[in-house]
Amino acid sequence: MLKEERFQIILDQLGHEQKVYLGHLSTLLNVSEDTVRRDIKELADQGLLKSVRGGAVPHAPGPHHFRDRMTYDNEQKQIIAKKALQFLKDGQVVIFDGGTSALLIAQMLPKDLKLTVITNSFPIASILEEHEHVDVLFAGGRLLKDSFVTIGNDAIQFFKKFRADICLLGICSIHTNLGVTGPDFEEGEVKRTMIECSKEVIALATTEKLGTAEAYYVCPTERLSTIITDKQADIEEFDIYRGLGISMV
Amino acid sequence: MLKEERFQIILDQLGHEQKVYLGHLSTLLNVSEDTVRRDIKELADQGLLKSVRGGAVPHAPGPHHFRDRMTYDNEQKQIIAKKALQFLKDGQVVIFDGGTSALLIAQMLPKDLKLTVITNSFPIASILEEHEHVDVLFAGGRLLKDSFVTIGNDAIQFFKKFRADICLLGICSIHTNLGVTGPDFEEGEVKRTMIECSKEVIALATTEKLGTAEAYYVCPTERLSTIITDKQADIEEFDIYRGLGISMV
DNA sequence: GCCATATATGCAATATTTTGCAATATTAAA
DNA sequence: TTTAATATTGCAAAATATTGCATATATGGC
Repeated sequence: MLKEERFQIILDQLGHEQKVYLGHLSTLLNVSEDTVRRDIKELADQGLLKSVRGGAVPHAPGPHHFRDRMTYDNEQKQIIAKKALQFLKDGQVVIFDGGTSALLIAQMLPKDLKLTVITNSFPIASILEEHEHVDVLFAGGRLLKDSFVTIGNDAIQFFKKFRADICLLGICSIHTNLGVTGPDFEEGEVKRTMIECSKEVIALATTEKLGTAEAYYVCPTERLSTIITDKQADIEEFDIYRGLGISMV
Repeated sequence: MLKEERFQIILDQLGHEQKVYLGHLSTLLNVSEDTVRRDIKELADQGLLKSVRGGAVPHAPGPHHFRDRMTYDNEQKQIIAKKALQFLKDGQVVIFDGGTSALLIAQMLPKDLKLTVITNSFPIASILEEHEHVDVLFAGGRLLKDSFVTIGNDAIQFFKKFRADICLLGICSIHTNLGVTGPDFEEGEVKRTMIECSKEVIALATTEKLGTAEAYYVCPTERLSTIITDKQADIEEFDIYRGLGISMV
């Protein structure tokens, strides 16, 4: 019997049952448990199932939650978040984008700051709920399952009702000619509206995002008032943005 | 039996009940209480449930501590939630009120049910994010700090865009003459709109709320299609509601 | 065909993990 | 406080994994 046949049988079993046992497969396939174990390991490496002690279970492509992604890569973003805090002053109306960068800012926000925050991000709203002096206006709309933000026309119309002092724009790609771009159409639409409704736009960008572009256009680079990066701001490389009237921080 | 099977069974239990006991699981799974305890600890580390003395309770995988505020030991509400589930069918558009009763229903919702849910409750939206086949439409508006719902004109206008099959109305006071009433003006306004936009209104009410009234008027009693209580439904006392064409469950 | 090489398989010795038990500590309730 | 229930810890037995190795089987070049 070919190894591939065994693979197929193992996967078939997992299609019906929620588990397979080494012993069972060993007799079913007429090979030693060692071999079954090796097969399972190989399939697990391909991500087709999950190897567990004594057998295997289907690989659940579990909904990766916001919390999980939070911990990832936060060195740079923390630096950015700290820098961003100094831009926020009592009494301002601030639009928070839905990304992790803006979320970090919300987490680090001093408890005594008085703000009106407009956002479409559940995690951000949930954190700010604890800030006594922060009024939260939440944009309704269709809930985007894996990023915990609302999108769609309803969300857009909601933002259009306001005129914010500052928009904290989560990390997008920024290119001097191609402008600000993002990877998702619908989220891009929302971001564009956020920008339209704000006097000042502060973009949060790790340095590797500078000079790159993605599929969906958000706004021209000149529309940004400030770009906050994780690097020292006096790099020569940044002069091209300063030439556009953008302050680099 | 694989460890993963036990995990699955424990989590399944928590999908139906709001708590599991060590002793119960120990006999159910044919392992010692120590092992169950270790399993629960492991699942708790993964954030899939919350370990408590003597057993475990569900833990929302949502971004934040919504679930912590839940009262787990509310027998009455659990009975109501179970009864309510049978009213929900594939394909329906359902408005979920922001109270804990509706939240319990959301928690116990079968994962394969296909629904469109409209709500103004963060905890509910956060739980339903897990349900692949549930579309969530979230009502924007001002965030009411301690009950995690949005209120205000924006929320009201949002609901008005829809025509739902069912409205699950959290616990209010119900009085045959004085109608349905609640303790908060703004939340009452929202509830009234939810009702206006729904064909069928199912009120969730513990029996002590029947025959009482509070400060703010929501709707006439006759507007309710069904009242779900925690008691047997054939009580004579309920006849007065049946007389109004309301089915008691 | 035939050899050299790579790969797959089973076996045995050795690690590692899981599990239940008992002793001890901690917690909740009377 | 005392008492009963539940948790924690250390430990040993059982189950399962890993590793190294010998054998078998396939693969490709000649």
